[in-house]
Amino acid sequence: MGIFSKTCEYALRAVFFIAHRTSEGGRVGIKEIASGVGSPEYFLAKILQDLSKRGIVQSAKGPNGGFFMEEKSLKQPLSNIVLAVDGKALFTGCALGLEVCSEKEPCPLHNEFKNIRNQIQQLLQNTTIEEFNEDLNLGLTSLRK
Amino acid sequence: MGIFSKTCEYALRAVFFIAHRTSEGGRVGIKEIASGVGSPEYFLAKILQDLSKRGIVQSAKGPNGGFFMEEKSLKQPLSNIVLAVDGKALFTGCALGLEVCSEKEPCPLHNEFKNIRNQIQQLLQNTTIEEFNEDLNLGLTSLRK
DNA sequence: CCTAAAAAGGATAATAAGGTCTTAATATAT
DNA sequence: ATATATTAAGACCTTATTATCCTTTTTAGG
Repeated sequence: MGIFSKTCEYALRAVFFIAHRTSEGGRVGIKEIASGVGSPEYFLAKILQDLSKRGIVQSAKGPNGGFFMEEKSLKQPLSNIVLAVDGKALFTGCALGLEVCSEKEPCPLHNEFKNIRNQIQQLLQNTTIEEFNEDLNLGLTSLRK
Repeated sequence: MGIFSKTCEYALRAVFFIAHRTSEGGRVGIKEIASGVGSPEYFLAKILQDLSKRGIVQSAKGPNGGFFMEEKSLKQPLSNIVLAVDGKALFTGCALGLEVCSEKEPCPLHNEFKNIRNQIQQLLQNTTIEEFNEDLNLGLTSLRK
């Protein structure tokens, strides 16, 4: 198990892919996205339907339709995607899975993990989706395999 | 989803519990551990069987039997438990779930997450199981609810 | 030796996550 | 208006995770 669920990994990769294409001014179909990020097509379709309903990405039906992102969407922090898909457990949950775990009633690992959780949260909140377009353009980073 | 799988959360809590009891010089039965850490008894039994086979905890059958830990086991790093249960994905896996993701062929988040993964690994490798006994003794930390 | 207490092992069930297929709705271009 | 391309929605299947039960093995103590 990684940091994110598989669903969330697909979501992030797909959003990066759409953002990249959007910056070149276009819409992308689900087939192309799925093959571009190496995910199962129908499964990713479900994920993007959900992100679309939440306004995280935009979509249009019919010929020349597809997924795209408005300016505003491109400036969203990555945390929006993670929260939508995996919820807030990664940011606020107890490492040992206890329901009651706080400064006042800490689990043994509470203090040890506090800093790490904060860093993850800061990272995802302070990084926007569009920040990765340039590197994808230049082929410096990759989204599949 | 938290950082660890539910199985791993139970494992860590149980090991802390056994370590604590061991430091008071005793063996603990599965019923007592399960109720002490708030986990399903039979499920935890499976987990401890596995940890026992791997030598992470010790066990004895028969009357006055139960789980306990040798000196050496108490000095193990927490990473032993996490690796045994959840594998190494948390330490070395790509945040976006790509199989190929390295310094040479990074995913977009590779550099962002490098530091966080390292910190998690360092924390779990540099912290031993017995370090938490004192706080549990004093009631400063809790393992259930 | 016999009994009882405990973990070990095997089989199975319940739930959640991941994945696929089919049909419906919608928009575009002719 | 009609045909076509595309996402949306609903139903369903598969696999992995979590949870439970029952039987077997081991061992201490009388």
